[in-house]
Amino acid sequence: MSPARLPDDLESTQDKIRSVGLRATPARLATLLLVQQRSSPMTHAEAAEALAAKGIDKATVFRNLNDLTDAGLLRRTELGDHVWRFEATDGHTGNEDNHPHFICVDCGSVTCLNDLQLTAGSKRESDGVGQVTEILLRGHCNNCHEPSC
Amino acid sequence: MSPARLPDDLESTQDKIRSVGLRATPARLATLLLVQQRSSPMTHAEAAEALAAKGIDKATVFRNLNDLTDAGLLRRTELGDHVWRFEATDGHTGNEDNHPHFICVDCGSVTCLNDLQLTAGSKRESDGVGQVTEILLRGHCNNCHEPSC
DNA sequence: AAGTTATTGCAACTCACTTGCAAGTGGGTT
DNA sequence: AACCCACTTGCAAGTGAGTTGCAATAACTT
Repeated sequence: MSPARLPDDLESTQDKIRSVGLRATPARLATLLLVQQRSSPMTHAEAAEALAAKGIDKATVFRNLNDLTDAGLLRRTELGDHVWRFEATDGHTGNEDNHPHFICVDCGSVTCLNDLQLTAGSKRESDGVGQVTEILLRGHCNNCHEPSC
Repeated sequence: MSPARLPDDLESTQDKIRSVGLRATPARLATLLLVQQRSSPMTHAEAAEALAAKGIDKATVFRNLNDLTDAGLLRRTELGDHVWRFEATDGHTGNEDNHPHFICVDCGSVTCLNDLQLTAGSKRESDGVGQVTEILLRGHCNNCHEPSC
């Protein structure tokens, strides 16, 4: 009856997991719910730490993150600091498709930039060198950037 | 007089190292020469293996690669496979004149995109999260991209 | 040539995962 | 409702890339 469109809804999340051929175990469910609730990609370590409170082993978290990625429910990205980050591929974390990210070189925080685009001329220039699959901005986030410096 | 533009010339390479305030040791010289001779970025491991034949320790190679990067003679890039790759920077550091780069995740080649810009709205969005210091595009360059795929 | 200080080699270490394996469990089947 | 078994999990040990501490060594300065 209820369409249950909320992507972080418990039942719909269970369904998502099962729909890709995986078992909806508590560990898996908690992992996917956690990532879905985040507005920006989270690292292995962050997820493992958060889920350790529920008694879930870090190896399990890592395996589930990878399984869910392979199944297409998560996307794994590398923002240049040698740490994998995971974000839900559908739902309210952002666009369905790949979107640009901003990573703060000071604190490592990541922000999704859903509406960011290149100018038409820039698109043409980038198309000239190849097919762009990912856009990444690096800099100092507002929390880390000191105006006095 | 002589422009000495050959980037892999031994003496000019020594000079380059000294000009950035580092000592031109055999290990450092061999490391920079090696990377300069390569047409595509090489990994820590590749450099360490190649230089092990000269009796240079891998920790030394890693340190020199990082020192040369910090000094601006090399550029360090991340293709998405959790391995740093190093490439000679024909002079420009990439940090000082911060123009965008396109990096091919297949071959590792880096292209400078001098005229690339964000739309006004996108600039506003990115300014909202912080001060952008670097723009990086990743994708498949025209040499690596297979149209048939 | 001597002195100072950067650099090196070695080994041990960290960090970010990954893997082997025995015990446990989800969920289709009976 | 119970059963079964392949999928999962927890634990611990392993891997691979890169880093660090430290004593010995060697570049460059004077």
